Amino acid sequence: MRHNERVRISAGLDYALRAMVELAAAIPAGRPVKGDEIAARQAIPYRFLAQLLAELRRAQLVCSGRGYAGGYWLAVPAEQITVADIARVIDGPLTDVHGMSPELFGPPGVAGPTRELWIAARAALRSVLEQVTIADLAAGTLPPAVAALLDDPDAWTRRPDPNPQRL
Amino acid sequence: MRHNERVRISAGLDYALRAMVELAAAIPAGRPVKGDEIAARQAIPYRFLAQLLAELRRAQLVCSGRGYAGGYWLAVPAEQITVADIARVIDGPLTDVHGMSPELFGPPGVAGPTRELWIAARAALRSVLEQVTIADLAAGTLPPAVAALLDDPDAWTRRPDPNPQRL
DNA sequence: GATAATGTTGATCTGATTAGTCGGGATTAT
DNA sequence: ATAATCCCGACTAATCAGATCAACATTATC
Repeated sequence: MRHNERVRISAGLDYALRAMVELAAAIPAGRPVKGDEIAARQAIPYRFLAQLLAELRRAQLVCSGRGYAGGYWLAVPAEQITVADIARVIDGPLTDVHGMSPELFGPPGVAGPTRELWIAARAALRSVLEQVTIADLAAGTLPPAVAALLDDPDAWTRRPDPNPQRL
Repeated sequence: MRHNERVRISAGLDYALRAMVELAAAIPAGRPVKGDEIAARQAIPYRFLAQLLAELRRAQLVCSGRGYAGGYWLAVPAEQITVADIARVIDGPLTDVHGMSPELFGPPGVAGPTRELWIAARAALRSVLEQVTIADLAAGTLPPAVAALLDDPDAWTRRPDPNPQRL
């Protein structure tokens, strides 16, 4: 039972999000940016990135053009694309409890309220990921409600690992 | 790129948490509860559960006794054990970004602010998992700040899957 | 029209992780 | 003694994450 973190940002989501921020920040706005260029600027393996961008295209978040003047650009204004949108395309639903959607999860007996717990956890995560847009990220300014979470210095500290096996 | 959810509650964490709630709800309080009994009441594979409880014991969250009158009981009052405590023992740190702790994560160039995003996401999740104790769950009443998240009916609805591959 | 730059698709690969299972040993109340 | 219980480490099967590759389709420019 090692190393199975809860908020797990996969390499795919990390790459896809950073690529989208590159597109949102392209100058002039809306210019097609080559996969190559994104990969180089963000240090992402090119082939892997191309796969991710293809998924984003099928989900209508980006457009692409082939050939000499090809590249990728946003299909929708950057203000309308949230981190949650990208996460759901790349990795599926934000939350699952042991392979199930939390609503469908019915823990027996006295453990019943764990269901509400996971729904609350999902709501908390949504309150960040559905509020932050790639326009916010490209501009470097998070929405006030999200930025407020960062005011507490405690948010920036790591917790110790309580598991003696992993020390 | 299928099915790699963000808030991913592993079977192990689900089982471990439900087992802890059983211990918190044991009557009379503090009585040793047999692994067998927990497994039956919560429909958990016994051998797997025993593994999880052994990890919780090594992390000093439960105690155990062998033999005829053996079983498991909480090492600490239920009000002092949070969901985050259990999650960290079973699955490690709450958050990782692509194999890294968010503080150590340094996305290049214009994607820099994605780092603050993930720290905010972690803070949001902590605000739930570090506040809810197994005493809360056993009693069926979540702390006010967490329960407030459940007031919005939107928290209870599932979002559609935007990925046409997975439909 | 040839060419070179680009995106598209599907297949494949490797190592890790998940969710278990199993056997045998140690401990303890009756 | 003995039966009930926990303890420990090894084992496994299926899946997944994270790429990588070859071959093909499209397009702007010369």
